[in-house]
Parts: sequence; structure tokens; C-alpha cells
Amino acid sequence: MARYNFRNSEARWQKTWQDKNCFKVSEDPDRPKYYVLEMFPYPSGRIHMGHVRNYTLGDLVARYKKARGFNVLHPMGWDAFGLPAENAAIANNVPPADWTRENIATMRDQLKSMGLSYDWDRELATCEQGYYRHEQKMFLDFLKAGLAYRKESWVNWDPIESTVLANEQVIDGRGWRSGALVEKKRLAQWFLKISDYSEELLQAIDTLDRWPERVRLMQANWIGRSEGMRLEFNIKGREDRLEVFSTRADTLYGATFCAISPNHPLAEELSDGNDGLTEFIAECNRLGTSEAAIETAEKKGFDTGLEIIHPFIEEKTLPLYVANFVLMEYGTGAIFGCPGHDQRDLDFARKYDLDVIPVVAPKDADAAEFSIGNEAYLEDGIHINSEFLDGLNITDAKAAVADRLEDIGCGRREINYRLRDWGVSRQRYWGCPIPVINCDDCGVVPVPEQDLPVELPMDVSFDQPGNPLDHHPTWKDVDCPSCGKPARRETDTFDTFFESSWYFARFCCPQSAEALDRAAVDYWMPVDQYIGGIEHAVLHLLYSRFFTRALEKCGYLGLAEPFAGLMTQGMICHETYQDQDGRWLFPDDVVKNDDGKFVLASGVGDVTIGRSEKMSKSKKNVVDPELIIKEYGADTARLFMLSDSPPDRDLDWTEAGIEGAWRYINRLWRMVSEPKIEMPVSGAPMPAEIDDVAEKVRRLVHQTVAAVNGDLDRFHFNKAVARIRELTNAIEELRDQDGAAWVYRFGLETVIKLIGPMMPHIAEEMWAEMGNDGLIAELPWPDYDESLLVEDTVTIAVQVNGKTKGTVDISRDADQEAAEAVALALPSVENSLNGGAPRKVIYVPNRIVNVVV
RNA sequence: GCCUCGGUGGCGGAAUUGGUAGACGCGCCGGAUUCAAAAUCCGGUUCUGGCAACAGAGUGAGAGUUCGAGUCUCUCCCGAGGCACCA
Repeated sequence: MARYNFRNSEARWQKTWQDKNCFKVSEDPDRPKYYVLEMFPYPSGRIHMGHVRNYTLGDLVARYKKARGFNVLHPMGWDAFGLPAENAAIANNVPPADWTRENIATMRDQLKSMGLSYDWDRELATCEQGYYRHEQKMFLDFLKAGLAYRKESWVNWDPIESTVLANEQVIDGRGWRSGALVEKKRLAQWFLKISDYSEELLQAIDTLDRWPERVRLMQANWIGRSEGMRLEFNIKGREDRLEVFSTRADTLYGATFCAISPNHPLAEELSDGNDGLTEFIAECNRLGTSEAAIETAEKKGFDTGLEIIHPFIEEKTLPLYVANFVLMEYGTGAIFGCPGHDQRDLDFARKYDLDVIPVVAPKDADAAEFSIGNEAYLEDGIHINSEFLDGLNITDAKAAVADRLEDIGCGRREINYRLRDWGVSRQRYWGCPIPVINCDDCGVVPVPEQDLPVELPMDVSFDQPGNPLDHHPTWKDVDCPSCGKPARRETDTFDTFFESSWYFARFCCPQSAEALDRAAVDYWMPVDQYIGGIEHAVLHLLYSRFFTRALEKCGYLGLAEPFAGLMTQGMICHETYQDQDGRWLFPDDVVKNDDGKFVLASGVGDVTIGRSEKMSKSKKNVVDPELIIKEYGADTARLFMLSDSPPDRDLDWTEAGIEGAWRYINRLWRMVSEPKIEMPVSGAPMPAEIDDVAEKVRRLVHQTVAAVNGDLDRFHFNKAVARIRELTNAIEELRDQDGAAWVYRFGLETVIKLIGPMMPHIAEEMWAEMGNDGLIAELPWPDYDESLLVEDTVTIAVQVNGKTKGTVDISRDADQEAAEAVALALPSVENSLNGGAPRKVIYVPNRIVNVVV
């Protein structure tokens, strides 16, 4: 029996779609538009399974929406600037541009072999000056609009390599290549004022009703609005005051210390001539800039000897510490510690033997007896030990303390956000040059617009550590556009999130001479469905939301929210394998022997199987999609991506799963290539009489279309696949029943249309094999007949005390009397009743009868 | 450490609003076909006891609400993603 020849078929249909320009689109005001976008890939070298999943999901949505009559924009491009190109340049001596462009060429071919419905004419790569030149103009506009500014900020510094390190390149406090202890260094850098939009970005989350709830929550928490007070404390023996932000000013009577960040200006001032403090700050700085590292480090403090004067309690002072857990970026970089009601403060107090004074007690507690053990008391209650606050609950106490502090000029109510401004400067070569010039006399001078673009030079060398632009002799040296004297070009480049914050708009008009063509952007934007990894839930998506607002402010486009719908996909996982020495093994290095044990493919040797984890190069648990596509075809890979797990969950890659998908495809192919009955010709009308079995399948066809529509609309793709398989099973039953020929053909044609967006190649092949005209890629989605969706009888469960005892068939919407009668007649129910009468019978029409005894 | 999500058979997962737990697929077991194998087809498959009819248990652990809980509430355990310079 003939196997489906995917090699021949897939290449042929890909060519047909291309020759007929099936997926080329333009603005058409008469049709509803639908913009489907998958997060564009970083050209790392070859596509991985995560890409296959992402683009399979997007392609399904795009083809489905097209079949439903939408004018679908579905573009693809390359997020082409970034660190890996520089790492490759250093490791293999390849220019980043060559490395990137070669990767793009490879990956484009790989994507094309998947049969994705992209309008390839819109392809773009962010590393080409035709793209990045526009963001240089945007930056100049942001400067004019007050959305960009320069300030000093901290970076990880590798003292051996004299290089700035990304957090990723800091491993256990050391540089990944040099092994040197990392230091923090202060540099002047460019920032975008995302904090101006904190409230707006937070409020607008409510309008994103087609985003996953968890992403909305994560963004809201990231923005982190909190209402509190900015307090101003006098410092004993000094003129200046210490500013502190707190959301719990009501606990001020329980304050027993204050702490400032190691990077607080006061800490730096005090460290002058204080060796102990200087060393402590250096130690804190060795933690690097990552918040996770700082927050998980052991909490430590250094007593500065300064005393902070309590604003309410006469004679009372609080010791001032420098503490490694106080972040300069949040609030004012200083806190007051109330150990009784904050766990971190309590741990700190216990460690340094500071007082713990409870100031809030549970309502029913005896205030005189209440004390704090090893757990801070965080709940509401009544204030104690707090003079004018005593007896108040937290809310009232907050109001009272705020009024008093404002009266005496020691503080004011303030809303604080956790969100920090976006630092966009990177001390790297492979990125978009920041279009400014540094002049000794004029300071920072923007590059005049007529001099744009500032092109990234190609003749650079990675012989020396650091940013090659810093040692490029001619590119860097320019005349000041303002005074004409010799000056230096800015050698920092933009964060690559800059490129990914507007590419979705550029896809609407990729060839436009201006950054954005308003007419095209107005027609296509917003993106109706954005699809990508959950790892981008906060940063990329939040930056894009801000950037769109910034572009709106500067007149580039006319909307605030770029993504109306969002679907986040889970990751691809695979079992991990290690040899006897603990070395990771590729799946291909491992085989199952005759006893079912896993051994080394190269010979005998034990293999330890680890649990399934996210596919990663470091653990070698990767499967190359190209090999899978070559061995099984794109449709098989696509089906597997859709069938096993729902899109937002992690997916386990298994060889058995791909085999199962391949078997199904062959089964489908046999159903058209080797029918056992004479099928009616294409388009034949339904016969007047259909036998019972066939009629049941005919109804199932309609029911399946309706159900699949619902599943696809809600992204329950795995359920849609399951339903289509069920329908396939039912149709196959008719395969040798002559009287069912019409329904067989009708069912099969419907199945073909339903699988079209999932497995586009075999759908076309089957459609053509059956003698039909047209392309599935261009045919409308099947309709269904509403009247065939409901059956006259339903099977309902019969329970006794909530435990299922059996089922009964009953006419739809039967009344309670009828349902009770059949339920009570069930032998197992009679048994349970033991001759007695039920206490009560609960009946939910078309669902259950529950007999309570 | 903080924010977020998840945990259901041997495995991936189904289960509108609280209403038949295990759809569909994988794997496994048995059978057909075959000289044999692959492929294909048929049947079975949550666990425990039983030849069976059937009985009992069962959705990470423990408690609670309810006629009824995978679904709601509380406490706990485990895993994953993010934490601002990986993309």
C-alpha cells in the first residue's frame, strides 16, 4: 500500500502557493482585516522546536482566519541585532554581519520548508540600515519630546576584560569568560521615560481583554503601584535630611533602625575615609546588578554610626545602616525598619540584635501580652504602643499618621511605582548606533536629521576586549555638528528591545521611505493576535506598549495599544540523558536495547534518564526540526505541535508522538487514495434517502464543524485535533458501506477543510486527489447546519448521594417526574434505597439525577 | 527572596457555569494478516479484589463548603517562567 509521499507533495504545494501569490496581501477597506503576528526570531543559526511550535500556532490562526473571510496580514522578519553575534565573532572570528546574514538565509529556508503562510515580500531584518535608520529618527524625536534623557547608572564590569557584562554573563559573581570577580561601575547612559506612563500602562491593562490573565497580573505587579508616604527624617548632627518611602508609615512607632542602599549618595559620602564601610560597599557591589542575586544573598548591614531622629518620639534615635538588600532604584533608596511588621526587617533586627516593638496587635489579643516571635505580624489589627494611633486599624492609622507628618513638615503622601525608566544604552557593537555626538565644549549634541542614518561600520575588529566602536579610528572621530570642533561619536548602541518595540508597525509598510506609512498602519494595526513565549510576558510586551504610546505622542501612529490579542505558548521539553560520568548526551546518542534499557548508541554503556526539561543546548536534550521535517514532513511536525498539549502549556517532545502523527497522516491519505467504495462525483447533491448509520455520521460532521470552530476560536487546538480524529474514525467506519458513499465523500471533504490550517500540504494533496478544483488555502471554511447539532435523547448520570450508579437514556429536556421514574427504577438505585423512599431527589435537566437517601 | 503559572492513568492530555473523571492520542497486552518482519486491521487497557456480575479506592498532601468538588475556600509540598544588559 502506498505511503503518502510528503517529499514530493510538500515542495510542490509550497511552490503553488508561491506562484499564485496566495498569501500576498494589501490594504482592502472593503474586507475586515486580521493581523496575525508571531514574535520574530533571533537568527541564532538554525530554527529550534520552539520556533516550530510558535509558527505552527500562528499559521493555524492565519489560515483559519483567511478561510473565514478576513484579509489576513501574516508577516515574518528577523530580530537581528544582539549579543550572540558578537560572541560568535569573538569565538570564531566571523564578522557579526556575515554570521547574522548567513543564519537568516539558513533559517529562512528552514521556515519555508514548514509551509507557512507568510507574505514574504514584507520580510525585514532589524540589522539593516533600512530598518534601524528610522529608530535613530525616533530617538531624536523622543529627545525633543522629553522622553529620552541621560543619567548615570550601574553596569556589571569585568576588570580583566575591561568589558561591560550582561547579567547572563555573570555567573556566581564572576565574569563568564575571564572568571574575574565582577564589580559594579557607574556609566552615563540613555534612558526612556517609561515611568511617565506608569499609571496609563497600568490602567490600560483593563482594556486588554484578549490577553491571558496571568500576563496582565504580571505586568500590573511589575509596574507595582503603591500608595504610601515620603518621610523626611532629621539626622543628628547634620543639616540634611534622610528621605524614606514607606507604605506602612502607620508602624512608625515600631521603627528601630533605618537603612540605605550601598549606592545611596549618603553611603558614598560616609565611606570616604571609612575603610570598613568602603569594603562593605565593595562587597555589596560584587553581587552585580541582578535583582535576583541581590535579593537571595544573605542580608547584611553596616552600622554607619549616624543617628536618625524619630519624628514623633522625643530623644529617640534610630541607628542608620547601609544594607545590601536596599535597592537604590526603588523609592528613595532608603527605608525605616519596623521589625515587628516586616519579615525582612525582623530577620535583620534579630541578626544585629535590634529592638522589636510590636505596634499592631490582633483585635482580640491582650495588648500588654502581645509579642513578636520569629514571624512578623502582617495582618490588620489595632495599633498599640503608638500614642495617638493606639486603637486604630491600619487604614485609619495610615491616614492619621499622614496628616500629622504633613502638619509638622516631615513627610507627604506619595504614590510610588516599582517600574523604573528603561535604560537603552548598551556598550556593544552589534546594535543600532545611538545618534548623538559628544563634544567637549557643547556636551551631548544630537546628530542632525539630514546626517542620518548613522551607519554601523563593517570594518571592525574584535582583537581587543570591549566595544570595537571604541577603537575604530575613523568612525568615532567626527566634528561637532554644533561648533565644528573635533568631537566623538557616541559608541553605545541601543538595547535590542528597541528594535522589537516597533517592528509590528513596520510590517504594515516595510518598504516605506518614512518609518511608518500612516494609512497602512491605520488599516492594519493593532495586531489582532500576537503569539509568542511566556518568557516575554513582562519586558518585551511592556516596552512595546510604552513605545507605541511614545510613537503616538510623536505623531508616528494613532493608537496606544499594539496587541489586541495575546497568546503565550509553553516551552518544548525533552527527556535528558547522562552517561556514567554525568556528561549530557544527545537523544541521538542514546538507543533502547532489546531489554528496553537505554544504552549508548556507540556501544554498551549505561545511560541515566533524567526528567523532561526545557530543550537547551547545554543539556543537549534537543531535537533538530530540520531532521524531523526531512524524515516525516512538515505536516507531521505541525500536527504533533498542535495535538498533544494546549498551546500555553509546556510540550513534551517524544519520538512516539511524532510517529503517531505520521500514522494519522497516512491513514488520511489511504482514505482518499484507496477508497473501498465508489464515491459520487465532486459536487453531487445529497441523495434523498440516507441509511441510519450514515445519517448519524452526517450529523457528526455538522457537530464537529461547530465544535472545531469553538475550539479554534478559544485556542483549544489539541481539542480541535481530537474532535477531527473522532470524526475521521466515524467516517472510516463507512469505508466499505456502499449506501454511505455520499456521506463518506462529504465527511472526508469536510475533514480536509478542517485540517487545512493545521496540515496544509496533505489537505491540498487530498483535495486534488479527490478530483476537486481550487486550493484549500483559498477556499472558505465549511458551514454547518444548526438544526443537526442537538440530538433528541440524552444520556444522563444517576447518582446516589453524589456517587454515580449508572446512566439512563432519556428524552431531551424531560421533566423531573419522568427523570425520577427511570432513575429510581435502576437496579443499583433500588438496591441502595433498600425499599425505602429517597429523602430528596435533585434533578439537573440533561445532566444528572441525584438520589439522596 | 519577590511576582506569576502549573500538578488528573504507565505517558501527553479531556472534562461549558460545581453535575457520568480519564475524550483523543501515545505506550502496553492479546488476536488477525505474513514464510518472517515492517506496515495495516480487530479487541482490551485508572488502580485494588474477583472467572465474572460486581464492590471499593481514586485528580500533588491535608482540612473545609455542598445533595454533589479535578473545578470553590484555607494550609502545605513539588515543578516551571520572569526579576529590568540573553532574546
